[in-house]
Parts: sequence; C-alpha cells; structure tokens
Amino acid sequence: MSIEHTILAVLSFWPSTGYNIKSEFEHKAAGLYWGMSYGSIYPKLKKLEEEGFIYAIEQEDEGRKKKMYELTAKGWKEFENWLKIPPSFPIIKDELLMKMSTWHEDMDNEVLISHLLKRKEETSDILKFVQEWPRNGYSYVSKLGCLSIRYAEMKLETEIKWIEESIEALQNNNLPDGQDPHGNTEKLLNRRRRAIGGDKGNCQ
Amino acid sequence: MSIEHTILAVLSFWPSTGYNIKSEFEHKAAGLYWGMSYGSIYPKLKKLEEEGFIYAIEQEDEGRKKKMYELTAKGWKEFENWLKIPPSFPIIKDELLMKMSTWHEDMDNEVLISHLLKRKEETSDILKFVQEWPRNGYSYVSKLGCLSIRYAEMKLETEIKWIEESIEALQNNNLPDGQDPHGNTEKLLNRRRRAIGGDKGNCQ
DNA sequence: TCTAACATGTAAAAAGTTACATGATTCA
DNA sequence: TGAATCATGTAACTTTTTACATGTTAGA
Repeated sequence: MSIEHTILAVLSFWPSTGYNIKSEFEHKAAGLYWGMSYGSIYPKLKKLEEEGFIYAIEQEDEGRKKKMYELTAKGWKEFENWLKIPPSFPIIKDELLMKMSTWHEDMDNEVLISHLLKRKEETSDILKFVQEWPRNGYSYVSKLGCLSIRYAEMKLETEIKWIEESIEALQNNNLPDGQDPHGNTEKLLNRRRRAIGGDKGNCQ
Repeated sequence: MSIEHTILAVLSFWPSTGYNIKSEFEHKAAGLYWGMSYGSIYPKLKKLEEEGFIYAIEQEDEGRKKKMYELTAKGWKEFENWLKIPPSFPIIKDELLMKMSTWHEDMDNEVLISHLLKRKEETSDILKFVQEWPRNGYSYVSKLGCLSIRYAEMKLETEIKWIEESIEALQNNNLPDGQDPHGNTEKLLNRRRRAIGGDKGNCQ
C-alpha cells in the first residue's frame, strides 16, 4: 500500500496541510497504522498536485501561511477506486516476537521479561487512548471509524492478556513444552558453545 | 529492525542457505513477521560474511551445490546483544483498517463486507497453521517459540471474532454511533459531491 | 519429459527515512 | 526572551522490492 493513497484517505476526511497529515498519524494511528516522515509527505503532496489528484488552497490570511490541500474530482475517484480494491494482508514487523521466538536457554529470562513489561506499558497507553478518543466529545469518529477502533481495542486487550500470561509463565518456570523431536535445543546450545569457545558461553 | 539481525536470528536456529531463509518466513512467519526477498537476502548474506558475522560452508557433495551459512563467535555475540536491546513498538500496515476507517456513506457496504470476508479466510488459514504446527510431530518449536505462537493464536482468534461482529453490524445496520459533534459526516459528503459535481455522486 | 521446487545472484527502481535548513507564532 | 509548536521543504542516504538471468534436481 502506498503513501499516496494514505494521503488521499486522510484528505478525504478534511482538507489538511502536510504538517497536519503527519500529526494525524502521530496519535490517531493507534497501533493500526504507521506514520510517515515529512521527507515522504511533502514530495508526495507535490506529486499528487502535479498529477491533479489534489489542489492547494494557500492561506496567508489567518496568521500562519500554510498550504491546505483538498481532493479534486479525480482525487476522489482515485481514492474510491482504491477503497474497492481488496486489501492485502497486513505487514507486521514485531521485533519483540522475533526476539522471543529466537531467545535461547543461555540467555537471561529477566531481560526478556523487561522487554515484555516495556511492551505492556506501550500497549496500555495506546489502549487507554483508543478507549477515550471516541468518547472525548470533540474528535470526529465515523461509525466505521468506531468499528476500526473496536478492533484496536480488542487486539490491544488480547496483547496485554498474553503479556501477563507470558510473564507469569516465565517467572514461575511454567513454560509450554514446545516440540523438539530432534533435540534441536541441545544442538543449538552446542553449536553456540563450540562457536564461542570454551565455557565463556554463559551470557548472563 | 534490520534484515541483518533477522538473518542472524534465523541462522541461530540452524545453519541455512539463502533460499532456506526465505522459505522459513514464507510459512512460519505466521502473521508475526514479514518475509524478505532474495534481492535482500543474498546481498546481506554476502555483507554479513565479509564482516565476519557468518561463514559459508559450501556443499557440493550432497546432490545440489549450495552455500550453508553458520554464525561465527562474532555473529553469536552480535545476535545476543541485539536480543537484549529493548524491542521497538511493532510497525503495522493494515490496509483493511485504513480502508474501513475512511470508508464513507456514499460507498457500497457490500464491497467492504467482501473485504472482511477475504480477510477472514486469510486469517483462518494462518490460524489453522499455527494451531497444527507446534503439534505436527516433526517441526522444532522451542518453549519460547511456543509462547510466541500462542500470541499469534490469540491475536488471530480475536481478529476473526471482530470480523464476524463487524459483518453482523454492517448487515443488520447495527453500527456503533461514532462521534460527530461538528457534523463532519455531512461535511465530507458535501465536499465530495461538490468536487465530483452534480448528482453523479453516488458510487454504488 | 516436463513441472515444481531447489538454488544463487544482479541491476535498476521504488520507497522511505534522516538530517539539515529555514522561519513564524504562541505562550509561559 | 526562550521554548514549544506550527510550518515547509530538500538532499543524501538507506532499505527493500521487482524483474531479470541462470541453472539443477526430484518426481510424476
């Protein structure tokens, strides 16, 4: 999915400046979506304007001078055609999960627990936000926007539950069994010790 | 998070070829992580070898000629140092959510439902996989790998539940109320109709 | 014999970030 | 007066994908 369509989507809500588009994602993406940098936004706005999807309303009157962008007829059509295209499966880059699934038995579990606690806090902050935002009295949340936020809410609650379960399992040495028919856990530790050499092998 | 560290992480499990690393992500990423292309993998393997993090075991004997890569002592250390760094918050690009939250009232809800149904199928396939994989009798799943898979399972189940609730709400016109203190829904539709012109405005 | 899977790689393009440069306005 | 926020933009860099090129081997 392209930044271009994401920009059109934001502009469909209301005319915005480049600065505005960035801040829209800063707090409201709510773990549903990713932000973009000015280095992406401004060149894309320029490009979209040149191609006739959006136009600028230069406002030098009300205090600051800024460029508000609004969709053209062509922009609306492009946006709506994009909406109708079946969305591709989400791309997720979750470093915590990558780290946890490759964590090995010569590593200190306390460090992993601290990673989980950090994540729990971040997730809780976002959860708090998505629970308050649709009820704050001034933000615009459409009916379908509300449904999307409901997804974020359910997902974040599930995540917190999983983190709590995982910390509990790590602390009480109550981990699931796994599946290791070929003794891979042992092989891994041996490969590592052989590579590192001697008994300098314990990383705690 | 870098492709380099992800490659080191995969190699920590067992020595692998470039081809192998890609297939590792093809099926096992399980919605937890993203795949990478050969155009990323092979140059990175070369670079990691040059920098002394991995070394190649060229195997021309057993049938096919291939380059198995294994971690060096330096590679193990780099991998483990990376494991200890607090992971950054996941990056998610969920096109379905972006589309749903910017869907507007002149769009056909049936199309949105078809998007949801497609996602439900994709999610169900992955869920089935993560439920069977740790019990298939031959794959290696470490204890912490099992915990990671448990996360995927919970997350995917939650997602399916949300999809079902959402489809139900869309079909029975039972959507949540949203929050629109400034009449933005109306404003949006007016801006759109003005831009598109006349009453060609209905996109169904 | 043919297809699918195995296997390695490069070049060009696309996508996106970081760092920098600049300046106005608001508010404590 | 100084900091935070609003505001726009570019250049260099990094990262990653796409498309191409090439060839082997196992099995139906």
